[in-house]
Amino acid sequence: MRPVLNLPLMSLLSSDLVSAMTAAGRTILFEDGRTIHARGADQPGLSVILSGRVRFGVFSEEGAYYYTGLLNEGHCFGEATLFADMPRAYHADAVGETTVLSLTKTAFNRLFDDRPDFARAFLSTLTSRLYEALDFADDLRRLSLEAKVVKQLFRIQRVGGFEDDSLPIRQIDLAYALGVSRVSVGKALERLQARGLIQLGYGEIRVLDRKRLAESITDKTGL
Amino acid sequence: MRPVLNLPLMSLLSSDLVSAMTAAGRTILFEDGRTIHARGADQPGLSVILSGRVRFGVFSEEGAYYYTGLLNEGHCFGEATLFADMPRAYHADAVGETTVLSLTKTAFNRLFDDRPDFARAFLSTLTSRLYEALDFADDLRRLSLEAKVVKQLFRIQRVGGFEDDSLPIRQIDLAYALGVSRVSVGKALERLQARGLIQLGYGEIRVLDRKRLAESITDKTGL
DNA sequence: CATTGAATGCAAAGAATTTTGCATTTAGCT
DNA sequence: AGCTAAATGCAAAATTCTTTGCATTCAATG
Repeated sequence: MRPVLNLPLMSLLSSDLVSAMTAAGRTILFEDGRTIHARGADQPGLSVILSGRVRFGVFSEEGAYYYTGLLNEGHCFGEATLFADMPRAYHADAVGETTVLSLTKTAFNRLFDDRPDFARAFLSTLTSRLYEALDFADDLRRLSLEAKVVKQLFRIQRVGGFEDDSLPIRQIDLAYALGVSRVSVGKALERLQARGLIQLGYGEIRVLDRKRLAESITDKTGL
Repeated sequence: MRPVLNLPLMSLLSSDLVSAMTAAGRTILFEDGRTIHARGADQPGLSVILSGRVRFGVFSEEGAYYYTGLLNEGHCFGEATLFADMPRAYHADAVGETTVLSLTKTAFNRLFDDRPDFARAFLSTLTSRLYEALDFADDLRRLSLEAKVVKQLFRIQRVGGFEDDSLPIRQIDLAYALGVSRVSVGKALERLQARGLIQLGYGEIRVLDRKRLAESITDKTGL
């Protein structure tokens, strides 16, 4: 089992580096629910969440919106726009009052070249992201549906930075994130609920027994 | 659709940087099939393929060996051992005569700090890797089995650097890489063969009509 | 507090995938 | 050339997942 890393960029920066970075960019405040950027936007640069949370998603062809991820403060996004001429890959909007620091490509490059410690931190974040992505792909391939659901719940809790055990997520978003149908996710969640591990709500899933929930998947993978 | 990148580290380095890197590490020649490192090995550092190819895989609990990936010359591996205290995640062995340059953690760090152009190149490679991984996860979730198989064939061709259209791969490895059963992969391959797109062999798959093969999946995803 | 759209619960038919066991083919080896 | 282990082909049952349609529950809004 790969060790799970979660290294927000900001957590790796010294305080003077944080100041330098903040000074080099532009800080924007977004009200709850406001769009930060649309999918496909030509907006090269690095974005850093100074406070609040950012939710990512896509619109289906029918216009329905699916959330695919949530990042907590300290995390950065938009790395790919820096090196390839790529547009923003996801629609992003603010969850709660959120401040986002935007570094232009040039500002980022200057910081990257001048400050090896910044470069190092950025690299660590990227590596941790890469191995999380590989880990996720592994899960998609190897785990049972039930185990996938459980790990996704933990992932949301971890990366979203939720302290309490109530996760604001719809079953349909879980389904979309895992590439399965809503019905299947619902059934898996029901089974977990029947075992007293979670409690289902309306747009909400509550983790009742974190420990036993974690154990339930090590059992599965051990098979 | 995300643009597909494939940026081997070496392809991004100027020639003097290549020399500097080569001088900073230790070059080792591996005969065909020799083990470069085992999974779980505590071997921190960056490995760069100077010539030949490296195949990655894992042993199942029953002792069977599954190949999960193949890297061509110019690519690097082992990045995660640099920033987290992680062991080597995969078993790696040489395909053909292969020379691998090994940089210790310290040697890498020195190079990284002294040469911003090296840092930049390394970053680009990592980013391209990250987005390939995300793209792969997307494929696993959204595509039909047949489309998954086709894209995996292209992936192998691209990252493995195969010029001709004969890919040395077993159906069981395809199955393992995609997280499905060998039987299902076999059926999907048969359907593709029936349409004249590929030709199946023993431990080999030959791409007959690259263009139509590519079209066959854009049809599927367009649905 | 009634209305309404969204989210979830539920059930059954159909489709896709896995599992299992075995036959056949292939490449390497003696 | 014959032998052997590995890879592939094949088929049927069992399982899982999806699709579809609708009922129910929930929360926000006026």
